[in-house]
Amino acid sequence: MNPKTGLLEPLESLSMTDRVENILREYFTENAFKPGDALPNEMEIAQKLNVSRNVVREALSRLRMLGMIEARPRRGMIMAQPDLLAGIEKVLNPFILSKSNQNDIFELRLILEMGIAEFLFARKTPKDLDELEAIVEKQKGLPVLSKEDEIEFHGKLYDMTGNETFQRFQSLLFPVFEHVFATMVTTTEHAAPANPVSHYDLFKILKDGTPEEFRKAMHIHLSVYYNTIRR
Amino acid sequence: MNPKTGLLEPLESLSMTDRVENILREYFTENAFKPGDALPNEMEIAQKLNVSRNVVREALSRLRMLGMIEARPRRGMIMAQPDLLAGIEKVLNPFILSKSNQNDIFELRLILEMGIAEFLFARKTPKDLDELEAIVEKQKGLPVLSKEDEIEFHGKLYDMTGNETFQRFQSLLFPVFEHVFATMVTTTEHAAPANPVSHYDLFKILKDGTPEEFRKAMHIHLSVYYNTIRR
DNA sequence: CTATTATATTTGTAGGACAAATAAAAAGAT
DNA sequence: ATCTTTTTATTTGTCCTACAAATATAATAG
Repeated sequence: MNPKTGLLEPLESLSMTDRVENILREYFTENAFKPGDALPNEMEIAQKLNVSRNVVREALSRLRMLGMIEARPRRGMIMAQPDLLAGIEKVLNPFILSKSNQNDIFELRLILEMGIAEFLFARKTPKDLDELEAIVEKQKGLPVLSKEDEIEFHGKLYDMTGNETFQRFQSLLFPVFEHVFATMVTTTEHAAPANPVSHYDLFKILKDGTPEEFRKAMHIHLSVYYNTIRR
Repeated sequence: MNPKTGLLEPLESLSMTDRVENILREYFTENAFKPGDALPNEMEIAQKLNVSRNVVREALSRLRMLGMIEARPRRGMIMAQPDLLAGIEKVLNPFILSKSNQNDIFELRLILEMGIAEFLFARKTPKDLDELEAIVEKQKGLPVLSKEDEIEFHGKLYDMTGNETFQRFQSLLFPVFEHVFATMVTTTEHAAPANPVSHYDLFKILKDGTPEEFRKAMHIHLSVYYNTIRR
């Protein structure tokens, strides 16, 4: 109820499980729990919050899924390092996502691909470049690149960013990306022309050029995807 | 047990809850459930899988948290549109994340910021530009920009991408980003010099320039952050 | 036909029991 | 005294039963 405007607003209707989950997450922060720290056991929590152990277990099950806690007989529960991508990993399924969400994911993957240049240049090593070179040399003679070829090259780039979360996230997005693009191709195009900027070109720029040149080239490399962008 | 090498490998030790969760997610995909479709009720699932109703509820609680299912008395459960970011939202807390994860998030936000140019140019409207202009005009006279000023400008950019998932994700990343940068600044710098590329500059390029010019300018605008990148 | 009331159904919560899997303590061997 | 093995205690994991709460559906009244 907003007294100023007189509008009726929906009452909050969180289940006990939702509320226990929220309380526990706040509790972890307020008490500065670190991975390895012992947590109160289920019965203590249930008694402190005056709810049944079942409700506590339902809430804890969620936190367990996020990797935030681990549980052992006798020892009880301990804090763990959450898995940033545990949640999204379980919903990145093109068959259950809306078209709108799928398109967002498709674009998000392009956004991420365009944004990594600085990190590639900051962190490339001679070893990395050798390995990338081996990949592009192997691909040079192929008339058309397979999905696996694409994954191999771009996957190596992701590794080279030195950002594990990025690498994993970008890889998780691929099935939805591919799915979205597959539905587009069916309706709009028959054959993909040779890419004006090849993997080899990108490799050469990464080896001897600048982040800016890399971004320019990557945009062209990805033009088949960028051409699908709706206004 | 790998018979070739004789190495012992850990046995899989999923709880029943983990297994029920996995089974349910597969079941949703295999049966092409769409938002609004009725699902089997808890007792049916428990009987079909030969587990207790509690275990089913613990698994469903997780799916509920991800927004994948909704439950009503008598009607039962229905499929819902999952919330892509429900999981990560609950763990994007700088106080429980490792330094390594925090740094990954800091960088991920920079990657995303650098990648949105094409979408801004594809989707900018005269109305958007007017609104963005109003923001930069308001900020022009300020000697130093506050956090809120930064959020206002960049937030408008995120809106302009027309990608709701991106907008929300980038916003969710901000507290960790800010936290990481705050720990860096304390140890390395005292005062931030005026930005060589202002919000106004970015606005002008967005209005009259090219995506490439925008990316170049954004990189300079973000140089205070990019200068912190470890090799 | 529409509105109201009653009923049926399923989820949400509670409490109890015991199996399973350790972690910790105790006992035994060197 | 230290190390290894066995025993015990503790907590989680799973199961069961019961009933309250909140609808969704069916029945009744106007």
